[in-house]
Amino acid sequence: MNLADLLIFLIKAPTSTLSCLVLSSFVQLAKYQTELLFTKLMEKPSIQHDIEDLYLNQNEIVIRNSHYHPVKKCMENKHQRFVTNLFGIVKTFTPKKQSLRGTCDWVVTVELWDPSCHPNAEGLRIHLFSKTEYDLPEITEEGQILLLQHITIRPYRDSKQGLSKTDFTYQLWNKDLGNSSGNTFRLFHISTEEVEIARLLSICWQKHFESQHTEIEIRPPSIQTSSNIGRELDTNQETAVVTLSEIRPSKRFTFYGQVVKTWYTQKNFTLFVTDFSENEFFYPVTRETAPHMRWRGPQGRYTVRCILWDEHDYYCRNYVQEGDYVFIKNARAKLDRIGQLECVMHGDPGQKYKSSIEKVDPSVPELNSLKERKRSYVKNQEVSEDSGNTVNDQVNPFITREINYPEATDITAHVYNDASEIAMTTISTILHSPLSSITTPRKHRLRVQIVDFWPRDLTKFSVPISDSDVTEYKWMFVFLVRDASRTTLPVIFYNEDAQTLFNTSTIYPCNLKTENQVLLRIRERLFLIWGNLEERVSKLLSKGTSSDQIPKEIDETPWFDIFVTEYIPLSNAESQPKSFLSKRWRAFGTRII
DNA sequence: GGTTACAGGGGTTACGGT
Repeated sequence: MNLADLLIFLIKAPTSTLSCLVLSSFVQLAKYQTELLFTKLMEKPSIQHDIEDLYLNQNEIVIRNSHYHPVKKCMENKHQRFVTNLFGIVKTFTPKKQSLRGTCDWVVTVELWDPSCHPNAEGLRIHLFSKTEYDLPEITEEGQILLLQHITIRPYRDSKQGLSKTDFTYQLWNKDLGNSSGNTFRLFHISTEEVEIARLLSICWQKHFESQHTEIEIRPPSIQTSSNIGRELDTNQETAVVTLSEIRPSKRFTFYGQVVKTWYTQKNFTLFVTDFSENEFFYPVTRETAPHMRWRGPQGRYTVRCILWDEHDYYCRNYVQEGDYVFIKNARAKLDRIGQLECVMHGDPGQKYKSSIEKVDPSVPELNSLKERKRSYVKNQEVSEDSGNTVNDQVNPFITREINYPEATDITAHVYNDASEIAMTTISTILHSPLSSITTPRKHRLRVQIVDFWPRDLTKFSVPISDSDVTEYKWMFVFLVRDASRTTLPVIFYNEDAQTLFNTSTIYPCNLKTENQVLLRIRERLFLIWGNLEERVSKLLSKGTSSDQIPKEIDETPWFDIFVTEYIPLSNAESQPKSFLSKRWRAFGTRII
């Protein structure tokens, strides 16, 4: 990245009807339900809780001899296909339209929710087909209550779907419980029982989706940064972090892992990921099963193949290498054609599945258990050396490679960092974070050396800002810093950032071409954090070394910690497409002493 | 009984090492 460009940017700088109906149905239920549940329901003081319990705990709900399956039971039912009735609430829907192919029926698709579902979880998607549009329910808004009779439940992709039978019937209520259905042969004739259940469902819906309390509960997860990934207590199955030993086909999983092998094609990118836990569904890579494979571990059922498409492909192809640790969210686990478990990450621009991959620092505490299993694995390999293979032969070198930060005792620059709990990270990690993770500014701590600076002329570190009468000077310069990940980052010092760095009133922004004493003090000050960098760079430039060929590996340059804020400039973020190049880093809270 | 509608959406066999 061109330092001058950066500076320019900166300048722009539950039962049936409850009451008496409830009681009569309770008696019915008690005939075949457990005594425990009956007691529990009767103890509930709130009628709303009763219907929630009913939906949550019963396999079927019986209303006037019609059997209704709770949505969750439909999703979990092991039968390949069955026909049922459903009574729930429209969570989302697509307006009715005529199919373009097949028998060109009219169709309306609804996502049906009921109290058996977690508010965050998806409902059951049901397609209602009919020869004419007038025989389909007039669904106009989310939250309408829908009763459906004669719906086939069958597997679809990783879940289940509902398809209307040709003789399906329905009843539809508005949110205010007014009846919204027209006159059609499909209308299911209701009585007071169904009306009462509809009322209770409506109360549940309001409680979960329309009250202020649950807006907090159902809001989407906040954007995660590298420092808070996976740390929050998460009871939602969809985003719970698991070990790879726990993953099973036909579900989505979130996990940490280490990349032990990559493979690319024109169409996709594949990661082979392990967290050193064993999974019986994984392919057992060993010398016996794969005698010719140049596979150096881990040996056995420890590694899952993750096939990445679209944005996941793009990100990993460019930024993830063998040996890196990754945090993989909501990967879809499935069996491949020969029955081995694999994960697939398809593009998800609408973020429906909230799937993502992000590199993580090797030092984050979330990796501790993985590393413990890794130590144990390596130890076991040492014990079984009788096969004649050496440990090095059996253990993938990428598994053992880690980034070693210079110890705090290696810090040689005279610098003080303002007291602040900011996690240490590497430049490589922050440069390779997906853009989506920095829609809000992030703060990082880096352990670095300064390897270059701009402008090269120190007298230009302070620049005049022309106002009408008065000429005011401001600090404006950039350090190129480098860390243990062998990556460089331009860090901007603007105005008070620089004043904080100099940490003395005897250095102030002014015309440094004339204020020689101030310039001298700057040189003395900077010597404390970059040694003789200016002298060395000047010498190289005078010898004709081109500006972009200044060596970036200078052992004697001091090490120190620096705080940076990572952000996307507002003007840039709003007016132009975001790209990795639109990120900026500004120093703060770092003082020379 | 399950094309229409879903979408998305797509890749070979434990190597190949691009």
